[in-house]
Amino acid sequence: MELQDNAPKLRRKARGRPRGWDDKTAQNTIKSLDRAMEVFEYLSQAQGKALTELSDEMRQAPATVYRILVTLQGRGLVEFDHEEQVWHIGPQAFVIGSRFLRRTSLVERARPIMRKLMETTGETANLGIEKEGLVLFLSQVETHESIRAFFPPGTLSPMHASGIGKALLAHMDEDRLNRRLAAANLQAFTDQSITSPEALKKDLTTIRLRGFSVDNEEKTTGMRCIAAPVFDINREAVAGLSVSGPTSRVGATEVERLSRPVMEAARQLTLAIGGTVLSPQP
Amino acid sequence: MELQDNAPKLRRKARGRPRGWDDKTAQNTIKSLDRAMEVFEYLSQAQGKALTELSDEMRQAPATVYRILVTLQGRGLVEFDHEEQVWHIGPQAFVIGSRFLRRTSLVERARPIMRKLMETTGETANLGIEKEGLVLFLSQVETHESIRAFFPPGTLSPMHASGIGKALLAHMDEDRLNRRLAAANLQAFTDQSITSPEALKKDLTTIRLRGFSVDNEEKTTGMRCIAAPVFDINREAVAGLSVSGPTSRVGATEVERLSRPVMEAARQLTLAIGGTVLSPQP
DNA sequence: TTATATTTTTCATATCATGAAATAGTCTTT
DNA sequence: AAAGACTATTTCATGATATGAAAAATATAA
Repeated sequence: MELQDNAPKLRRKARGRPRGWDDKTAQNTIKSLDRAMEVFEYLSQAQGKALTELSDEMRQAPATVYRILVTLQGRGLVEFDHEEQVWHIGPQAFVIGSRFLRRTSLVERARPIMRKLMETTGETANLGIEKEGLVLFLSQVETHESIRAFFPPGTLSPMHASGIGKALLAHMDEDRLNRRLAAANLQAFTDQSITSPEALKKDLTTIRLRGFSVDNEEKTTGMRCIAAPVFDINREAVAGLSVSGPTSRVGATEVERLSRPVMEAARQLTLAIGGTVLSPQP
Repeated sequence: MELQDNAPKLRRKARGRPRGWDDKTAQNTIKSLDRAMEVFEYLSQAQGKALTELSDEMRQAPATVYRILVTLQGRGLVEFDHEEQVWHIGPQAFVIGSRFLRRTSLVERARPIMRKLMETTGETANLGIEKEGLVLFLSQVETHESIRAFFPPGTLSPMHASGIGKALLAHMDEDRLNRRLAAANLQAFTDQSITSPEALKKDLTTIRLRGFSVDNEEKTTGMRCIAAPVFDINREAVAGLSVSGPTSRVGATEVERLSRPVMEAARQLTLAIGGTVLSPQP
């Protein structure tokens, strides 16, 4: 885990909680700039296009798109390929974009999203990553209920008996998964625990298809857990978000209801860390 | 109603070598967009600034900077930190910027080669290219050791004090090298830094002859780095591969041992991108 | 050559970006 | 609590400048 948030210069004092300025009303946007950024964004996912292709597809005048590109080119944000006569994203865009990473950690980004997740579901929200074949719980926002699921941050837990763990396994590439399964022994913690590689693989397929995993009292009797994966820029599952609670509140019927907000939270966190959202498909 | 636009849009034939359009005259730039991009760029290297700090430092009207930021925020290119009331680069900038790497298959092709290089040497492997007289680090596979060399992707570094940089310089043609040396001032970062053009040229000759370069604590005291160039089809050095580690593990005697796998990895990457292998001779 | 496609430049027009200043919101001090 | 001191938004009048149409320039094709 990398937490490198070493703000040396104390900016201004942290204020309490501003209210009125919170929402940038977005009526103050600059139209021409927004259009230019639309071109920038479009080009980034449709690289190698000629000017007229771009202007056609974006329904903008060629002259306009041309000037936008030339301007961005001046700063290295886009690049013109002389051989092919087409446009690409430039190195400076990479340099600037990379500076995004030097700031906040996954945990910080997750915090507000987890808080909201806890509020909408009423259950404890958890964040975990994989570490050496185990799930490492990084952060938790606890429910107000008096019966709670509790994983102190720093807890390590086997992947096959954890909602987050299974969500991560479900998106692991075949090779790594097989090696993992060959090495690991699937310890039983309860009579619900998955102990055979075949059963686990079947569950993982289901998880991949529907987009979330369920820990059905597989680690602790009386506790259910619904988790969804968080992806990085390379579409790799790097973390998982979950809610967990006692079976008394989280019945089998609640699973469907709770899965929506969990998946939505995972989607939001994926976007917040600059990841690529993967729609639940095989 | 929208008119459908389902033309097959076959790419266009690669043209020979256009002459007249090569230089975008840069008189067609859009002023307001350029100013906005200046704010974007400035913010990226001075993150965590409040609106007025930015507008003061950039000598722009607060209202103008404000509208630029709000517009960019609308696309996630910048972000507003409500706690601190300051601005940062946003996740979408990272997403777009990262698409620069997709342009060439260099990074993709390099990835498995770098992983293997890291495993055989035990040290962090790096991939870099030249960008405007600097080395731009594109990708990294980190060692498992707890003491690591760390160049986050996106980092820029002077060429004369970098293993990859020197490997690239060593294969630059005489003219360009001389112009480069005339223009650049060879800044000293440590007492090992090469600061005279003569010394650098001599080192470059050595590098060309033996096929790899060594950064002997020239940028950072306590860090050594061994690098080799990657060539394209025209025998031009377009990238460099390196391993870097602390002097405690990478002693002067290790250099010889590590140089083999580095050169081999560079050779493999050269082949992987369809380049022409250049056997180490003048 | 001529014809066609694509990229630049020119130019007239009115859009809309701009900064000054007013207003609103927040923190600090009394 | 209220005033004072900042900072962030919004308003508004103005003209700078972004825009698209069309012409010119440059390339490809026949």
